[in-house]
Amino acid sequence: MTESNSLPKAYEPKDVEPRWYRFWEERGLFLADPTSSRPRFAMVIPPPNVTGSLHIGHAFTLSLQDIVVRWKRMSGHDVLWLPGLDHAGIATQMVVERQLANQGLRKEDLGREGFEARIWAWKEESGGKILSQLRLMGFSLDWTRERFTLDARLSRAVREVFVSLYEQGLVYRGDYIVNWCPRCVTALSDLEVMSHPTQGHLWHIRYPGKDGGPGVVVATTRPETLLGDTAVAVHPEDERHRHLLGKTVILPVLGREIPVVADPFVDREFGTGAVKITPAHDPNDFQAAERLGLPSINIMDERGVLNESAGPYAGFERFDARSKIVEQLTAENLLVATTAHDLALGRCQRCNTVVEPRLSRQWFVKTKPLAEPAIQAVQDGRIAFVPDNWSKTYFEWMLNIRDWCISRQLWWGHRIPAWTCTACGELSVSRQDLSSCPRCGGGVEQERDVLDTWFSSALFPFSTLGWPDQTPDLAAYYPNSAMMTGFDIIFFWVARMIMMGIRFAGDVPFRQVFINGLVRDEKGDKMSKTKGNDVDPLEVIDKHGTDALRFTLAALAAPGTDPSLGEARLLGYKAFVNKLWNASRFALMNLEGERAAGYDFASLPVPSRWILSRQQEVADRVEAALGEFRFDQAAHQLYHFVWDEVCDWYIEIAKGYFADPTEGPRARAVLLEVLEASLRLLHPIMPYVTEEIWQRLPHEGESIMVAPYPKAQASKRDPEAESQMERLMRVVTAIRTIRATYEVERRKRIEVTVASHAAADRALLTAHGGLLTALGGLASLLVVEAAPETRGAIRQALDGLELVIPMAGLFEIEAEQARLSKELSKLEAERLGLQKKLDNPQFVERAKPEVVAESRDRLAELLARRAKVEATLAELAEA
RNA sequence: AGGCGCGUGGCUCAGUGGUAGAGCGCUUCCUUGACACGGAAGAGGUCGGUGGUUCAAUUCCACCCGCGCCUACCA
Repeated sequence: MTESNSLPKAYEPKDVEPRWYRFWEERGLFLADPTSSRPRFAMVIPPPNVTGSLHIGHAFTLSLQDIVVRWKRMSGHDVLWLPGLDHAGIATQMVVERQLANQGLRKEDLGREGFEARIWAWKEESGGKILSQLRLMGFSLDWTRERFTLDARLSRAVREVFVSLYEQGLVYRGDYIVNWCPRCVTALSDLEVMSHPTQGHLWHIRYPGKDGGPGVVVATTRPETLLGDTAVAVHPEDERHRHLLGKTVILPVLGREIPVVADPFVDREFGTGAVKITPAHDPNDFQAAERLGLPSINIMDERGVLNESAGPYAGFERFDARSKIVEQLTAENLLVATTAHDLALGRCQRCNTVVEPRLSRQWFVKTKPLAEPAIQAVQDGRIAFVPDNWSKTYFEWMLNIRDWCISRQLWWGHRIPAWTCTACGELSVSRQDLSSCPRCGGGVEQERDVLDTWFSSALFPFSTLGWPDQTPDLAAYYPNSAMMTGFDIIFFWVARMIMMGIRFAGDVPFRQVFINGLVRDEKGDKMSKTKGNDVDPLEVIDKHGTDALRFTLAALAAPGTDPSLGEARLLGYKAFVNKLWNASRFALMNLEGERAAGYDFASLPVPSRWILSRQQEVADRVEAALGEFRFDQAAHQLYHFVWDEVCDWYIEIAKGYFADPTEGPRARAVLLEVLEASLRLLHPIMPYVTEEIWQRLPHEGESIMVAPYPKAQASKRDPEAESQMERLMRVVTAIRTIRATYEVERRKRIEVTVASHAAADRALLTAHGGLLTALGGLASLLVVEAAPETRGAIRQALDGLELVIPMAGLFEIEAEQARLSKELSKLEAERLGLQKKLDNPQFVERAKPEVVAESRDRLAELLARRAKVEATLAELAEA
């Protein structure tokens, strides 16, 4: 009895997890070392938004990242995995605004500084929660390098990049139509607008001629915008409308006189072929107006309420104005028709409010010059997407990229470092805060706007390493080795990191981009809080443990697919954690308190050489799988090796060896070796349970975290032992099948004769008689050259062997005939297929020779078995 | 409109140019000194449809049907 007997029967994650995380962190095992001479592996975490707590999607992508990171560390790399948080401008501001609203307050009540202080307090709360969750999940992040996108160091990088871009002419300010959210009261980038297919209307409205003629009919989906119309446009070659060119029509409601102009952008097929031009509220119209020199009239304020330019409708909310205007037009007989019309309605990503295209003064990044080298980097392979098909998505967007609106009318974020002189109006963009105008010395006012939150995220791979200073970290860890994230932020984040990295840090930000799917529920539906089908990682960890969750996520991570996470799957892998635990418990119980004995591989019995050989194969496959981000394959390999091979076969066989004075110590040594290696192989996926067990086993080093990742050893490969073992397992399974079919009681031991004409087979079977006897529940085993003609016996042919089992008292002729007939028809079906193939001369000629040979062997085997079964059936018929 | 992806046993999903796999579920048996979160043995699939390429197609190609997702300034 050893101390290990104190191991509980079932694994209790809660008792072990916090202990080991503390242990790792206290010993500095997560720390990167830029002075190390080891190969580097560097990655930054996709910084979570400080808007609450982590969801299952974070748990998924970050678990995969931690698997890679732990694997690389064990494989001898100096690893940096850098943690951080994102201030998430608009999203975080919304959260806090909502909190204020619950107290009946608006941010204006606190003032800008007061509100910012309030958000900082929230940042501490949410950030703290997130950081503790990251620890709970076992992530091996270098906490000494934790960063926040709004902290001083990163803000300095943001300012440096902004000013540089401005100096290079790649940031500009101007009046353009932008996507405007009237609820958030800010401009949005194109990416922040979600388009929703919507059933809407197309209103056909008559603009009467000034000359008293019928004028022209235009079609619009937003009739309220007619208040801002400054022209009507038709296609220059449209015969239907040619007579109107140069004429003047009367704008309904307001009675303004506007010209009919020609522009080729008008689609003659759409609507009436005449389009109203509203330069201040539509991007196409804006461009047309620029071309044609038309004025623009802004009819709406920043909250979507019509302004004084809207005449009688000033003060109306935009959708109220719409319905009222439609009423008025109907009353005045100017509404010619109303038809149903499908349109893509843009809504704010954050609050779902219908976005209003609005003319306003904003800051933009000129993206084309940044995009070109970013496209090039992926084209020439300096950056690889995994799976590769995402590069197509990337190109698609990059090739059609449009300028990026980066200014936001928010209070939470990096304030734009631009100052306007109150005296001379000079605009100055500066790295240092300005207190006076560099041109005239007058007073200055800083921009009120802040930058899009993704602007700072785009710099994350280098801003976190100290850039623009040339720090040791930057030298050691830039470019990062990989970036792992979800496809939903390829454009928001990945593309922009590539553009900014190349431009400012002198190289691509990372070499590989691994794109994972989105976690769905067990039915494949998207998870959402409103639907109530979302899974809280903390609840899962509480119920099943971190390792079970991590293993499940890894096992589900097939590339290019979205994992469906369900309770059943989780329970299955929780059972696996427990299985591993109990296998270890068994090994420890038999350890006899000392380090296991050595052995000479070549002289080990077949099962021991088999399991060691298999372990090398598994090590190889797991390593290969991890190298390709095939977490699912790595997990499945290990699952089946540990459960099916180590537990179900080797441990059961080893039990028979333990009592033996010579085999016992060797079997214990082999079992320990295999188990210990399996723990190391599993550690990146299941860090806690593997550490807990590993520490109790004989081991070298302070933690499994920094123990070497197992490499396949060629000296322990033994294909012969593998095939011999497969033969033995097949015999055992055949015996068990017969026992099960005839419902032989477990305690009842049976007599089995195995016949084979091959001497090697007979030697193998004889040498492992003990094994067969134990696993098959035999009373006796007789190995012979030719099967005896025993009446009333069950016969089973397989792979050149024949089993003969006398079943006195249990044997029923009808049952046995049925069993054999079924087998016969199966054999016959397969034989027919093979025969047909081999009878086809084309196949024999053209197929690969080894395929033909295989088929012939298989056919011969089938024929032999068929003969045996037929003979037995004939015997039974006589009886 | 364009792009991407999916359609394999009851469910959720892997996979492969040449005898179809897993987890869960299901059936039968088993409380054996690691584990009932367990053990043993099973049942269950014309791999969405139609053509084509091939000696051979679930796997490659084309088209079709069904379902997702992404991108897009048609008023």
